[in-house]
Amino acid sequence: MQSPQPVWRVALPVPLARLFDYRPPAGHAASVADIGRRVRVPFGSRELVGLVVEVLVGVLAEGVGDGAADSDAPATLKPASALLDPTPLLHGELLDSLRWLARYSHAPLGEVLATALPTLLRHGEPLADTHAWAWQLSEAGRTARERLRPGKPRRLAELLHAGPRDEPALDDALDDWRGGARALAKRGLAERVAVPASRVAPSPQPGPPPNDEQRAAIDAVLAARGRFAAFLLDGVTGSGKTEVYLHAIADCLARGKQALVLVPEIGLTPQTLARFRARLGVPVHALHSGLGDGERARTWAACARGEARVVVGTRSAVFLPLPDAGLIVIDEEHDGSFKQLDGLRYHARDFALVRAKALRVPIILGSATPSLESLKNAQAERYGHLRLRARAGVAVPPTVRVVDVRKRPLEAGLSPELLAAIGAALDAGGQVLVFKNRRGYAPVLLCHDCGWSAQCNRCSTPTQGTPMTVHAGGRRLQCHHCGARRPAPNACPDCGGLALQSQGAGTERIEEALNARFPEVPVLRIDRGTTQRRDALEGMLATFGRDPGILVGTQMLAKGHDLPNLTLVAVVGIDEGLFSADFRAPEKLAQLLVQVAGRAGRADKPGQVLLQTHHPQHPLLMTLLAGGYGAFAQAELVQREEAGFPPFAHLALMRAEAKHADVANAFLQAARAALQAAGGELELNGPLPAPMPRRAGYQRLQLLLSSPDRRALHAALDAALPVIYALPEARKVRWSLDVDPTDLY
DNA sequence: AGCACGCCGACT
DNA sequence: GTCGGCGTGCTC
Repeated sequence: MQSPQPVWRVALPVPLARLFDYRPPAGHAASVADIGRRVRVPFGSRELVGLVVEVLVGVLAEGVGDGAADSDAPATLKPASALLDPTPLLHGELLDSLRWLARYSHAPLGEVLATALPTLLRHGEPLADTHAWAWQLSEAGRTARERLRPGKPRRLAELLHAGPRDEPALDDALDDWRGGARALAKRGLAERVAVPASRVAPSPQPGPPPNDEQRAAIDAVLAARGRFAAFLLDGVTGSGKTEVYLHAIADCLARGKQALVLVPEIGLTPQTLARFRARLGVPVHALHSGLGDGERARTWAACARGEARVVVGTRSAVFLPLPDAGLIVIDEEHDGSFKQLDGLRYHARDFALVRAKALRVPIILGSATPSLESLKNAQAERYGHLRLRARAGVAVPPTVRVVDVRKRPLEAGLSPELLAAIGAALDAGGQVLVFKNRRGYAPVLLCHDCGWSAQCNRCSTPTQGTPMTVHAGGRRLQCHHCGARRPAPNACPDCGGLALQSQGAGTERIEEALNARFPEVPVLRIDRGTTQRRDALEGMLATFGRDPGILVGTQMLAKGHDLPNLTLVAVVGIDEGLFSADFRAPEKLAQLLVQVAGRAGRADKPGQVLLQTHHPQHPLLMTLLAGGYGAFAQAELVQREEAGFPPFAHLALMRAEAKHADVANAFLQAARAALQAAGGELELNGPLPAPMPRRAGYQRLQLLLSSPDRRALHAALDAALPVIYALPEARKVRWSLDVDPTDLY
């Protein structure tokens, strides 16, 4: 053997549970300093971008050690085509944490890395420039300013007349200024100029003085500076959790550290950002799904360079590099949108905890309705339990009343009592929120003559086809599972009768009924159908104003958005949630009810909440009403322990789908055998048809793994997965593994 | 996952 | 006679 032949071990974005070895390009002196740098490599007939995660140096030439056996002979290895990064893109804590995530989720490292990196970096683009952009008037612009017609361009020109403004400042100063900027630029009146990213000293604005509970919470977090500590900030709606975040972040900034704030998809509003910017006095970066690839890549780069001091982002922001981390905040930690449901099924809250530990920084988990997982951790004193019981300001908690609708005539699902209460609230000058967790016009289209009902021909449940939901005031049918649409028939396809009826009520139908009943006030419907566009919700709520009116909506209205004049919240259609088969359904329903109720009666107006149900005696409602969320959570924790569900057991769900059920079944049977052979304290359930066994034309089955011992679960997966990957059945199905699934359905 | 290679139907 | 259907097999 001659000189040592180094080998790059590369993680590639392919669903193969292994790494691939390459020779470094000729002339490159490979070393461990290559770890974390991206490389372009030939892979089959194509080229891929991957990350060097190991470097084998010298071992091969010596011919000793395990390393030699791990790699093919260097001579047969293909050379990598290019090294893309001058210095490691991923290193230190983030790379370590991502390796941990790959092990924990049992996903190939290459897939984890591909999920963690923004698209442009994944495709091999260089780390983006991060200079800031500012706008200034040109020479011509300064003279032409006064002749401009009133409008957005004119207002922008007036603003810029005082001097150049950077784009975040414009965001805060002027709504929708970009259109005006484009117009000015086209006429050569204004120009966009690059300004170097500067680390400005924060100029924080004081907020309201914290009350005693807030002070205590802030002090607890500050006392944990510079080390890992987790805090559950358990505070009712309106108790001022954000104030605690802001104080902790301000302290973090004053020490020259970065802060990361994770919020649910719905929680990232322009108002939130403006409040953070104003109070903290530094640029606040936002990261959410509405951003373009370029913007995401720039935010990533700004974080990696330590320029971004505060980032507020949704789930994927948990993957941002934080070289100067000082604090992590998870707002609304119970929220389901922190769990990714496809691809790499990670939980941003749980991964954030791992990162906080590795970064040695405190982490705050805030919620008015904490997840049972976090409550259990707080009770076990793994988390500090910080409580905010007082509502800030003079607001009093809303009164909650259950409306028994058994045997009552319903109009679009609304009882006479409910309609009367709505009328009374409107007469008193208040606003009303009608909450219904089902969008569309009606859940079912039924033939009154023969019993035919409209069903999706691509999806089905165990008993029958999935009903298609009636939309567009009865003119269209839509499947909420696969998205299929077709026009609603005029006559029954089975018997030809004309007695087709829309059964049940969705938000659309409720909106229609309320419009007819209360024509004198505006009725505004808020659901995924009306707020497709980003920020549409903000605009709609702004036009709604403070005058009497009715909001009809789904989940989307449960949180965020201050509605100060809301005096009545009416919740209808919760009965499905009371009897759902999913073990997490009670928790989700309780959280939803508490969050929705929290919308009512902020500021100085007392609020009222009406829960309309056919099951007024249901234990969930009784416990929730008598003892609040805390009492519900205690009772539910007991139930979970008895039933052997999380947080007392650890789950993993293996799903498989194929055109034919027996193919998926054969795969899961083989997987089950492999897991059983791995031994350990492991309970296996299935293969069973998934609760929606046929979706978009595919037959779906699942295998549930459960163990009281997390390590036993992971050991079994570690032992069985190589076998499962290699199963001949594996290539005939689409399969996935979800460690810690949030819902089994 | 891609992508190629590889053997059987309806088309210029 | 070819274009193309998607079954199986591989990717350092």
